Amino acid sequence: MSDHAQEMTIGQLARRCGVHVETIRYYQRKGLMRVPDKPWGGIRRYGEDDLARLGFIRAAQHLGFTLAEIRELLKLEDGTHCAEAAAIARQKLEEVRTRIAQLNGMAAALSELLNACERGKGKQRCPLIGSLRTGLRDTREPPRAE
Amino acid sequence: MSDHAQEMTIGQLARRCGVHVETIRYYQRKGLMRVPDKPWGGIRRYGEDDLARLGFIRAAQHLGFTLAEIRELLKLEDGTHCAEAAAIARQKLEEVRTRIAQLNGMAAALSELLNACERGKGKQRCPLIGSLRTGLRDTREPPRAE
DNA sequence: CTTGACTCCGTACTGGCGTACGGCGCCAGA
DNA sequence: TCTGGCGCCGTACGCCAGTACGGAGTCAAG
Repeated sequence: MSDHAQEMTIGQLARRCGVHVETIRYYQRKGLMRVPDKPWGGIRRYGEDDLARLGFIRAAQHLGFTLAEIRELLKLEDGTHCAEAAAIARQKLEEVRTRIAQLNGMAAALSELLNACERGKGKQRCPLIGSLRTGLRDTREPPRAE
Repeated sequence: MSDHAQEMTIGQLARRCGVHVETIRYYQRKGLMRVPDKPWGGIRRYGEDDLARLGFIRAAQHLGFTLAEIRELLKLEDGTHCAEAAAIARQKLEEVRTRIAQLNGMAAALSELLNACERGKGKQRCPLIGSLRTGLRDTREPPRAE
């Protein structure tokens, strides 16, 4: 099982991780993956540790970390710096929550405008467009000074 | 108040909208803002309609629309195409909700991992790092075959 | 008249995450 | 031996929404 540990080419590594070759090279340029030296003639070989590292990177990306942050997390890979890792994760959680709040605001405004469009169907003036024109100030009560 | 309607320079327009001059030029290049012709010698003048258009763009941005989408919305600016505008908004709302769901997943995973780090404080192995290494499969129960 | 602020216009750069391209080397199978 | 497919390496390009820069023109005040 571990006999062919150092037997992978970059293409095989890529295929096993569902990643493009160029992506691995990009991670190498960014300092996230090591560049193994070429032992027997011209072609670099990759092992299970590289596979694991790639998995680490992909998993961290699913949590929303940027590659720069993942590089920091990888420095703590031995698992003995839990506080540092947790600090990075706490900051990321803050960012994610901030973004969620922003998006919730957008979704609320959009659905309210869509409701107004639904209610006023058939009228000549679109409430959505109208609200954009007046700068989103008045979503539900168009200021008809009458 | 409306005497100096055509009296604004691009810098004044920018200041009144809280936008950089270069941003307006960028919108012009993208076809979102018109480029007025220069009447009396070399300097283009902008009016209240340009101000309104800029406000429309900023308001739409707050709703999460991209500039390409805003260009489409601006084509419906007369307010007589409510169905088309609503269709664009519905799609955007879908996108926003999808993104919110993604981010909620991230936030949930992150806070769970942070809880695990808190619980296991003092231990030598960081659960956050450990989960990344094993590919995020096991968040709460490290598989100690004991 | 000069100075300083502003405008005009084109071009290049930012950040985040890759993708694409092109010329070369190397190696295995037919 | 030849050929096709990878691997190697550097560079450029893609998106998006701007930002920065630089030289030239113009305009108003001092």
